[in-house]
Formats: sequence, structure tokens, C-alpha cells
Amino acid sequence: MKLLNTMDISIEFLTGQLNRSRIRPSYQRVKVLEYMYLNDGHPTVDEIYRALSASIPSLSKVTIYNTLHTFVKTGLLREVHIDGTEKRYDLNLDNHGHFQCEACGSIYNFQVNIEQYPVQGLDEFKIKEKNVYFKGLCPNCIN
Amino acid sequence: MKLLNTMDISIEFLTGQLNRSRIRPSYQRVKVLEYMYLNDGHPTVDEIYRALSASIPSLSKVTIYNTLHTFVKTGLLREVHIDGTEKRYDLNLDNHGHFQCEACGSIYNFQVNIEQYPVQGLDEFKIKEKNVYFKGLCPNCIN
DNA sequence: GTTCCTGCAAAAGCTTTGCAGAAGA
DNA sequence: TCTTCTGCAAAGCTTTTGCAGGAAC
Repeated sequence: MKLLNTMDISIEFLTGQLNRSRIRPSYQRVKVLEYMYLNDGHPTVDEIYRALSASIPSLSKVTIYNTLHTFVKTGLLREVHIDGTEKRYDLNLDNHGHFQCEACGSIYNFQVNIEQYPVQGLDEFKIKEKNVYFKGLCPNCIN
Repeated sequence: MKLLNTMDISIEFLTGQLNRSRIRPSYQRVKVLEYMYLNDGHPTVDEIYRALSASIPSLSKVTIYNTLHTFVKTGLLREVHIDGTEKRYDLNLDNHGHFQCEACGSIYNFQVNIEQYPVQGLDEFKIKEKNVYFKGLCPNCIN
């Protein structure tokens, strides 16, 4: 599921995204955001850290934590709690659910019209965020 | 949302549940299962531990972990990853979603026909478990 | 006797906090 | 100059693991 054209992800686009969210576009922040756009996944802090450490040797994992918190607070990303051990992060795109394979651990997006789901018992609640996630076996592990 | 009649939760019922799942009904296990039935919530390990410690002073938190793992493995309970810090546990009842209030942290159940949700892109996947959770403000915190 | 269960202690893993120095406005 | 950001070190918290004693069968 291709979400964005890789060609579109320029430094100008990324700094623009950050400026629009009133986040100072430091080198580390641009790189984290770039990683999120270029890797169509749901990475953990450690995955982002290991990937960026290669090109930024001085990078600290604390900076990844700080950056992700900032991005989540402004709505650029969202936290996804798919497994109970590590938090994962996701570009905040509407109407998609997450599927995690029990065998290999991979996480896939799928399309789902969350807004249209009929629910009962939440009339007096203010709903701000809707999440759907499934578990099972992915095509690679089904055999 | 009342799920079960409290009167039904006898020791016989609980040991029967455990025996049916081929789990030896130790005192601690019966008490944990009883807690799950009597408290219509989504407790953390620590909540269960603190509640049962009052009547079982020798109880260890490791036993709660062991017991919950056993219950999840046999399908008696399921893990719910609603916030990213602590795992929560839930009686494995069908067709309900979770709503967590951002203000007070309370978790509510709501009814939802998960099975009927139309999704795209999972034709070749084997789906074993479906979860829905919403976030927002509960009636108590909305003002 | 053998297997399973409990609980203490310790270790492991993820995340947060305090602080000093650097960078940016 | 003053605020913000980065990164090191340490601490905090949840969860897991190793092991010894005890209980159940």
C-alpha cells in the first residue's frame, strides 16, 4: 500500500511540514520526519534510532524520544500500541487500520472506513480518535 | 454495561472455567479469575495485585504475571494495549470495543459489530483477532 | 516420585528525567 | 542574551527470567 510518492519528499517539503506545525526544523527532526515518510511502516524508537545512527553518529536515542513526542503532540504522527512492549509511530493518515502478523511481527496497513462503523453506547462521549487493529497471519506466514 | 450477573460467579463456576481450559485451579488462579469477573473493567497487573494482596498477603506479583499469561494463552482473557505503558487484561467477550478517556484514563466498553466491518486489502490474510479502540472524553470529563 | 506452581531476587528492556553544553533567534 | 535543542548519565517502571521451596497428583 503506497501512501505517498517518494519523489515528493524533499527537504523543502519536510521543513515546510515542520514549520506549519510550528516545530523548529532541526537537522535531527527533519531526518526523523524524512524517515517516517520514506519508510512506509510503523517503526519503533529503536528502529528509527538504528537507521539514523548510521548517517548521524552522534545521534542520541533521547533525541528520537523527544522528537517523536513533539511530533505526536502537534498531530504530525500518532502513537500506535500494537504490541505491549514497544510504542510504534505512524504518519497520521485517516481511515486505515493495522494488521500485525503473529508469526513474523510485520505490521500492515489496510483500508477501513472507521467513520462509518456503527457503535452503540457512546452517545454522550466525545470521540477524538478511532483505531482498528487486527491480528493473525500474513500471506508470507500463512503456509 | 453489565456483562454478567454477579450472582453467577461462584467458586464452582470459576473452577469449572479453569478445568475446562485445562488449568489447574489453584487458589491464586481462582482469585484472579474471580477478580476479572467481579470487576467489570480492564485492570493492569498492578491493580489486580493490589486488590488481591489485601486478602492474600503472601501473594507475589510474579504470580499475577504467570496467571495472566496462562489465561491469555488458553483464551480465557485477552491482552489489551490501550495505553503504551502497562498491559491491561480483559475477559474475552466478543464484539466490544474500548474507549479510553484522555482526561481521567477510565476505560469503557461499547458494543460494535466488528465482524461486519468492511475492510480492503486483507484478502490473503488470516484474521484471528479484531480490536477497536477509541479515545476522547467520557461524559464525566466532557464539561 | 514427578510434575507443576508460587514467590523471592535479580536482570532485562523501554521510557523518562536532570543537567550541561551547544545551537539558533 | 535568551530560549530552545541535543545528548550523556542516571533513574523509574513494567515485565521477564532463574531458582528454590512447596503443593498437587
